[in-house]
Amino acid sequence: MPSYDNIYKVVSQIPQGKVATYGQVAELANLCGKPRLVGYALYRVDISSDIPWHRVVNAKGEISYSPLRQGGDHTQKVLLEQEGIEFSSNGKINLCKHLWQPTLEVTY
DNA sequence: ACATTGACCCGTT
DNA sequence: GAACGGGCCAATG
Repeated sequence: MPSYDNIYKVVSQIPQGKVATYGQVAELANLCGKPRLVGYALYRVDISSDIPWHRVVNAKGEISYSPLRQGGDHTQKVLLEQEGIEFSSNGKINLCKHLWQPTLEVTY
């Protein structure tokens, strides 16, 4: 059971214009309580894959920036804005509006 | 095989 | 409300 594969699937299932938290993805990926694996998976997979990693944010609804990430700074923010996601004054996402509500299907 | 790290989350101080 | 520490698993050197 490749756990990482689940993460990829879950993230890929995130609809456009919505965002999911690491904890959310972790639960859907069968990694409840282990959000680190999610972050690690995305760290290893990075944008080279077809995974909308930019739709995955931390529990605070903020984007996880990284100095090692695609050499950009607000790249993820721009992508999310293009998806129709609005940001708060503090650069956070309106989780109440854009938080992805996972359906019952998890496509294993 | 051991030690270190990594895009996190939660509880307590 | 902010800061600190603990915990989990996997990949890398």
